[in-house]
Amino acid sequence: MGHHCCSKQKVKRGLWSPEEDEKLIRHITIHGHSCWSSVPKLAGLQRCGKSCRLRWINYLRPDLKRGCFSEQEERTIIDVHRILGNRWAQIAKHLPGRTDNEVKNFWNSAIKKKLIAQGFDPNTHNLLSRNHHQNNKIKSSCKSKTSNHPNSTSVFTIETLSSSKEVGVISMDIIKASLAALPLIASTTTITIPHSQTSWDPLCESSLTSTIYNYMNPVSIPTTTNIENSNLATIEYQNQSTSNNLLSSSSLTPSGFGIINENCMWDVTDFEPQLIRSTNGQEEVQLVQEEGAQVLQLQENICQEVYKVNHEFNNNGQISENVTFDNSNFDFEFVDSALMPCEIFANVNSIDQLAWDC
DNA sequence: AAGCAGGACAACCGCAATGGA
DNA sequence: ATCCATTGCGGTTGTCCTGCT
Repeated sequence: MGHHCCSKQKVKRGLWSPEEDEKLIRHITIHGHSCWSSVPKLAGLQRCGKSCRLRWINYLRPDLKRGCFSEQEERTIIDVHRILGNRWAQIAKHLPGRTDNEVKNFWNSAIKKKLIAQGFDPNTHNLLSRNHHQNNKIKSSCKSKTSNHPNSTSVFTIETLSSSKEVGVISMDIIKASLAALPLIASTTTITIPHSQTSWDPLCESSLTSTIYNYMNPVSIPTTTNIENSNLATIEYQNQSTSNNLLSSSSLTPSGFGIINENCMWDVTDFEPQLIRSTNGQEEVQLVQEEGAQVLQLQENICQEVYKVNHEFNNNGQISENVTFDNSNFDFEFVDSALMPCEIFANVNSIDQLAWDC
């Protein structure tokens, strides 16, 4: 029995012989493959069109990169898989010369096992368990979490128009490594958000939640948010154990893009924000830790960044001048696809809108 | 040397999407 | 609007190779 598409034909199955390869290459080189179903007949092959197509795409195409995956490619696969899941064709688009089949096989045979060995669930990229990662080898690799941006190989890079320098990088490797080494956060903390803060302040509770999640950090508790001017918001984080020492801060443009401090990592637990009361013109939000909750998704955070871009865009009618998409490595298709399953941004239509409406 | 297990990778299968009639 | 051929994709299976007993 052949495929449903070629059940009437006598088709050969199984591995391709060098002669068959040669026939297919010769045919496609001369005539192309405008219609795969007619290729076998024209090329003199006892195969179905589907099989010819697969053989060409996965093996015979001249632009294929053969050989082992590089470390960079591996990191890219992990980064993109973290966002897109098993969308192999999409992942392969980020790896020139690699096919979806090749990426899929590499994932199943190598990366999956490596992630499990490091204590990560290969499907969700979450830590399998706190005990697991604390007792695992990943512990030693955590030393590398202090490595700075130049060494990062993340697929997420953003450039500014003025400096044309990379200013924003999210590295999943660093996030994962850092998560493994982070201590438990206190069960409750608060974040105050002034009423007057309107340039990037979310308009509704769900957006408020997004903001809080965005800057949640198990080591550095966000204690205050300041709007220094219309173009820059600063969020300060305070160490839970040494409450007087300011650990870090992240600067963000109202668009949401900016330097993402690598000390600022997301917690491995969920926090349920509750709007407590209004006092002295301030909203006080209490974050309550949920027992056994799941790790926050990077996807969600990216969506939140995108939301802020969109939000700012909608408010001002144009995108912030110090952010350019034309000069950036920012992959709109990629983020757009990441955005799709995220339901928390009622106001976000598509990243395409952000790119082309201006 | 033979048998077996596991890994790597090529190929297949079935379903969904797409586009033309 | 519907049907059908074709293409694209992801999951699964089959085959070959290698290392171990």
